[in-house]
Amino acid sequence: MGRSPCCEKAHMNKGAWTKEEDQLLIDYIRRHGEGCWRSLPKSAGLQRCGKSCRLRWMNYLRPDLKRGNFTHEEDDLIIKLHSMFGNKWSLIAGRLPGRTDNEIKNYWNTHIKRKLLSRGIDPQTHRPITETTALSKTTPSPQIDALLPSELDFTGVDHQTVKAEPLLQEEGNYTSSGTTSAKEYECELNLELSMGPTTCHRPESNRAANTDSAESERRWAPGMFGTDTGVCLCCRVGFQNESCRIASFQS
DNA sequence: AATCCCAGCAACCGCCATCTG
DNA sequence: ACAGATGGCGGTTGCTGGGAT
Repeated sequence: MGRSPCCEKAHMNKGAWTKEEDQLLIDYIRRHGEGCWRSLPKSAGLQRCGKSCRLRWMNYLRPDLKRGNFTHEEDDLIIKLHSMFGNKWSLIAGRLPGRTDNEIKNYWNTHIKRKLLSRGIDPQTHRPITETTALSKTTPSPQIDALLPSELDFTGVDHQTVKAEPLLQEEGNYTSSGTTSAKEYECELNLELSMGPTTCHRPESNRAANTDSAESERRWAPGMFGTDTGVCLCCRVGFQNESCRIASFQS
């Protein structure tokens, strides 16, 4: 049985949002907070699908969004996180304050992919392109080694940790969905992270601005990394970058 | 000046996960 | 336990603006 559409398609606006629609959405969320996206359009006087409203808010209108170019630090962090999580854009976005999954996904597809390819690195496997075609079973990837932080401790195992862990385990501890079998990397790169307490905390600004936001709670959820403190991974692995610092200072 | 091409990005679509009655 | 409703995610599409010809 197919799913019913999330809204009546008829009489719904599609395509680019107008300033008026943006304002209606902002005003409504300011007054009522993020709530039931399905009923929001009607309540806010918008002729939009609830999903469309959510997307517009999450990707464009949220006040805590950081617009503008990605920094080199963010570039590096995205590459590192992608090597760990694969195309789990929401997980990656959760570690980059002020950035959205859509934004990162677009940035990856338009900039980073090309950058890696120009360096001869397969953006999916993070291995040299020649190596991905003639793959050795036992040779660890120097690229991965270089990309991953030395602070990471791969020896410990915490089976209740990372949200993506089932994926990691499923794919032989290697998440990229490249052309080569991920299973072949089994035992080469144990990404089951075991990390200690952090000195970096969820930004207060994030807490304050999104008190009602399930999204925020999800992204900074206690226990996400196996501890009681919600933590930005980039901080935990020792790459606290400019964006993290900015977010912290804004508190 | 007109046209073409392409990169960048916002938005859509369909599927999956989770929640709720 | 189950089915339907809803939220969320990732892949893809298509519009737009800028540069090249």
